[in-house]
Amino acid sequence: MIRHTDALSIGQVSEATGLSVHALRFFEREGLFLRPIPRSAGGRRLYALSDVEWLILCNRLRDSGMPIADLRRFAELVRSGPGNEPERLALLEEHERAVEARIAELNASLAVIHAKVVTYRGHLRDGTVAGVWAPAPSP
Amino acid sequence: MIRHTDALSIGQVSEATGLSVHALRFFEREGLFLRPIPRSAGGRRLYALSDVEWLILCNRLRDSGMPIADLRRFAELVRSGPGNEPERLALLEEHERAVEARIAELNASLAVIHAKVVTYRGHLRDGTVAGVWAPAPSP
DNA sequence: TTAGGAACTAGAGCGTGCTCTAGGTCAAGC
DNA sequence: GCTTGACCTAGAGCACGCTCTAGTTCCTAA
Repeated sequence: MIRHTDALSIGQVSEATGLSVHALRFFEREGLFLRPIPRSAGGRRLYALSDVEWLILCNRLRDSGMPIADLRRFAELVRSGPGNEPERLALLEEHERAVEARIAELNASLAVIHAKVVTYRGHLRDGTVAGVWAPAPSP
Repeated sequence: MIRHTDALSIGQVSEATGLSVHALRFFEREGLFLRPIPRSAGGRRLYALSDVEWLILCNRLRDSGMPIADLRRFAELVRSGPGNEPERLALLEEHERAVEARIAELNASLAVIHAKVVTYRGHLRDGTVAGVWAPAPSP
């Protein structure tokens, strides 16, 4: 249970985002946060809810295939303050196009795979072998 | 230009499939072919058109995220001849579901990304800053 | 015959993105 | 005080899927 003090431990953030504590420390080393994460007197990370929100967006971008390097670039842009919104937009638009292209590619592959599935189903229903792979003899 | 002798060199197969010659040798080491690729007197690989067709399917499966290990399993099933079609079908169906899930995930991410893009566009049109990330101060 | 490119093998290396280890420190409950 | 578990750093290690190297051989064409 996350209390409303706005200061979350790494374990709580791990729970909230699905990222491992290792990954969170790794992300920090890689400069993916929008600010230096403050520490408690004892040296422990104190995350805010805004950090979690950012991580959730990061997750979306990562899960959709954005490389760490681009994520870092985006974080740098946001960190350096207002004025570079066109660059941020360009980065997002480029990623958007990449994701759309990836979806199109997957749909094309899916069609091929589905055709194979249908062929196998037909073969199994009818007992025929048309269209399925058979082992080729080695000459 | 591929002549109709049915015996293709590794370079020709590389051209035809988009896989590098390194990748083709790697695939062979990994047992992804349906047969042992025969060799010329001088020890060079002699591919048939059916190998290329198989590679094109492999490409589809790989590109859509099937790991090499599953591809090898599928190749093993085909190699071991008729009788295991239900297993092949199961493997394909499982991959089909995985691809569908991946597409759904990407579509969800795309929606989030697109919302961000729209927000930034609005911001840039109007000169407002609502909804875009601003650098957070370190406490 | 000889040059040059294409192919051969075995094995090392690499980029990405974490994940884990070692060797501690910190903090809360008993 | 002491135990326990979460947390700390720095750095090594890993899984995947190729990619490249070194050193050699093959083959075609001039």
